[in-house]
Parts: sequence; C-alpha cells; structure tokens
Amino acid sequence: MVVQVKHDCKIELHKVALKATPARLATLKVLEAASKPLDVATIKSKLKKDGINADPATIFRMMNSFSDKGLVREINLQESKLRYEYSAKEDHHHLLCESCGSIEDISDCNIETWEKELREKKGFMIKHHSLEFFGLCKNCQKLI
Amino acid sequence: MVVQVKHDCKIELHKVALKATPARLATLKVLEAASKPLDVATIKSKLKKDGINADPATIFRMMNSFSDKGLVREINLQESKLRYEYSAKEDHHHLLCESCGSIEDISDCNIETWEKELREKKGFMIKHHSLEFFGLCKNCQKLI
DNA sequence: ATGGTTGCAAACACTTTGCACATGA
DNA sequence: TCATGTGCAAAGTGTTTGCAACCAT
Repeated sequence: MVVQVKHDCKIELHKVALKATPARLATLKVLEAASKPLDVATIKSKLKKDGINADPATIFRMMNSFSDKGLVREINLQESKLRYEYSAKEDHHHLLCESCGSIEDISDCNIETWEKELREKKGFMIKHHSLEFFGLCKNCQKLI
Repeated sequence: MVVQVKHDCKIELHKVALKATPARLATLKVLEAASKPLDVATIKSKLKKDGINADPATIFRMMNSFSDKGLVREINLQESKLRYEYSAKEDHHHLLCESCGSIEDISDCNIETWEKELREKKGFMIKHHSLEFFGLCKNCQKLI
C-alpha cells in the first residue's frame, strides 16, 4: 500500500480550475520541497534541473495565478523581489539573517490576539499581516 | 520666548555630517509634516509645491543617506515601492486598508517580549522587525 | 577652494503585457 | 476543438549609477 505523503498536485490544480501542465506540476513540487520561500530566479533554476526550461514570464504568471487561487503565499522579505511559498505549509513568519541570508521559519504566531484587539478598538477587519524579523543568526554573530 | 516645537533640521543635518541644502531641508520638513510614510513620487510633488524641483534620483539619494544616518525609516508596505517616514516619530506599525489605501499608525508594540524569546531560544540577534496589518478599514467594510 | 550634492541620462532588476504558437481537457 | 498556457520580445516601474556642473562650508 502506498502512503500518500505529498499532495497530489494534479488534483490540487484541478480543484482550482487550472490545467495541469508539466511546468505547473514541477513548480508545485519545487515549492513543496523548498525549505524557505523561493524567488522566481531560483524556481527557474530548480526547474531547469528537472529538465524544464520555463520562461521567467511564465513563472511570474504561474505565481500570480497560484497566489490568486491560494496555492502559494507571496512573501515579501523587504528585498527588491518577491518570494513564494507553498500554502499547504502552515502560516508562519521568518527570521532573516542579514549577514548570511539564511531564512528560518517561526511558527506559533499568537498575533491573533492583537488582531482581535484591532478589530474591537478600531473596527478594522484584518485580512492578513506580515511579520518578519531581521538581524544576525547565531553563527554570523561570531564572525563580526 | 520662542518655543521649539519642530526639530531644527539644519542642526539635525549637521549632526550627521550632511550638508544643509534647500532640497534636504524641505524634504525633512515634508516628512515631518506627513501623517503617513511617503513614497518618492509623493515627496517629489510635495517639494514642487514648496517651489523645489528635485529629481527622483536626488530624492532616492537623500532617502538613502537619511536612512543610513537614522534620520528616516524605510517602510515596506508590500507595495512595489518603498516609503519613508521621519525617524523622530516613535517606532510603530501600520494598518493598511486594501480598499481605500488609508494608512493608520499603531503604536504600543510589545513585540520585544517575542524578540527576547527568539534571542534566548535561537540565539538570533534581532536588529529590527516589520509588522504590518492588511485588511479593510471600518468605512470600507460598509461599501462591500 | 574643494568635497559633498545635484540634474540628467542611462543602466538595472524585477515584473507585466501583447501576441503568435502550442497544448491539456 | 478550443479555451488556456507558454515563449519571446518589448514595455513598465521603482531604484541606482556615472558624470559634469554646482554649491555649502
């Protein structure tokens, strides 16, 4: 019996009315396997290793439709570019080392309390938030 | 006796070893008067009203040096551009309405507790963080 | 006097778009 | 078959840079 560990990307695409093309299937696989949010250039090079030569424009288009359909999250880490992360992973935040560029996940976001407060006090309806931390990781602190 | 309400921009520039040019003085004044972080295009048009025609490149250069010297904070509100905010204002976060584009400040950030925890648990040295909320303001909720 | 500042034009990086061709359902 | 997806080239937007002229100190 085969255990279904990974999501079935074909079905996933079907659900959101997107055609299951090789580029899309491979991209979802790449994002699923990634340990941190990826930018378009990185996705492109990872796809190439899988034998798929996708144009940046195509990848941007995929990311936009995936993000519209909720398949990926757009991540803005104050760089001049966007990164994308597989949505199936639970929502979390990031810890960026400004020296080595490492990106670590932080889960356990208890910001909901805060959001509730904003709703009650200001009547603001929060749809999402961004919270990222920047600094130096344990290792890079030694090098300075 | 004259009460000193506003910062003396000339002195402020002097302190950080930047020359007090008309463009710089006017820009600091514009940022000080602003109720929300401004982008370069907006700064440019506000300067124009003050009779100063500054090139975007110049404004970007000013923002970079001001930000290096700690005179302004660079604000990234997940747009495709940066905004800048006068540093003398206490550190705070933002509440963005995705419908009308209004930007409200939120102060009272008790995230330090969290940062302390990250330092203790992961040995990560936080230098700064970004926290922004996106959603619908009270008013725009009615319109939907 | 002279080193920092500015304007202008060109270069850049990332992202979007138009269009013809290709392909999944 | 036919709407959808893709490659390629061009355009768009925000930002940076090189260089000569300019101006605060």
